[in-house]
Amino acid sequence: MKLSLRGEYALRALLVLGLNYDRPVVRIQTISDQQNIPKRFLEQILNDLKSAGVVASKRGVAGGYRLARPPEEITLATAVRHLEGALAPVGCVSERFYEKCSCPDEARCAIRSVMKEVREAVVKIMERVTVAELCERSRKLQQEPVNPFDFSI
Amino acid sequence: MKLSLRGEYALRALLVLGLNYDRPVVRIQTISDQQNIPKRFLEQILNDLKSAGVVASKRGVAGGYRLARPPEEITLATAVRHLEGALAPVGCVSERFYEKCSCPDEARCAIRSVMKEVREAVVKIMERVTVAELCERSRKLQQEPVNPFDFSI
DNA sequence: TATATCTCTATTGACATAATGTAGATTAGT
DNA sequence: ACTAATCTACATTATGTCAATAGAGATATA
Repeated sequence: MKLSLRGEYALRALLVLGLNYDRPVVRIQTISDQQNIPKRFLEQILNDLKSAGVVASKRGVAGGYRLARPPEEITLATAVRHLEGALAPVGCVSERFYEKCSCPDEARCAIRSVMKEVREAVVKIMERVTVAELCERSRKLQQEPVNPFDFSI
Repeated sequence: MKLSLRGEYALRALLVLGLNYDRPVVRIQTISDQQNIPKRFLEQILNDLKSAGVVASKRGVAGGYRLARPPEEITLATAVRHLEGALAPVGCVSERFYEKCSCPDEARCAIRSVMKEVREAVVKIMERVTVAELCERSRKLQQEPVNPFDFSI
């Protein structure tokens, strides 16, 4: 049920690009440093996001990456789906990446009906939250003091 | 964001065991046949579930598996957690399988705050749904005609 | 005792993930 | 034009997990 590191890095990169949406571009090196992401790996990920139309790049000395669209228009669902496929916990409840199940009667499968609920719950959040929303949250969290209950988990 | 085949098989096996809770045991072969699960692989999975205290086994000629506890007391969350660990999409929001994140400030991470919501949503469903609930749904679905909208996805 | 079953450990192959290596293309500023 | 900083592209490797298979062994019933 986990997001891959690839997906996690992508979201962190998008957050940085969102927070710097006023600037022309942000360098890979900068994102890599800020977020502790291996630079070469990040290159690949940003390239993926580029072919997905989520970010755009500028080459050369003053080059770097920027969001290809306004932060309000980029949902987490879009990014994750392009990077790792389905948000659904099993293929047989995915709308965009449907895969047939090996179970005897998919249409009347009780597990499938539960997994549909899980899918809905996840998609609801991931499609609602945009990079802009992420940036807002980030700014708020920076201002507020650290929640002491968050330390020991 | 996917459940492994292992986890999926486990749930399907638990459903079969739940539907046959009145019988002393169900053979691996029977489950394997009904659900199209490779038998040897299923053995391992049931063994895992046994060490998790979810199922019990009886050896010998009239042997097989049964639920170790009433179906009402076995949640999907329990089974999945024993088989594949965290339900959370990232380690840093998992309560039982917490892992430190590489991000600069975990306590004020905006992505983490979203992932917490996702985790909550998933856990809420998986902890509420028991094997008994699964069986009820299965029986209802067997009675009802197949929903035509379910065919093409 | 025979046989059908579960038990356990080990191993394999396939695949994805995560990362690294190397060379090349582009662009701003000089 | 030159140079340096950057992105681009493709190849390669390392690692790990997943899914499955193999084979010997233990157990209980008839």
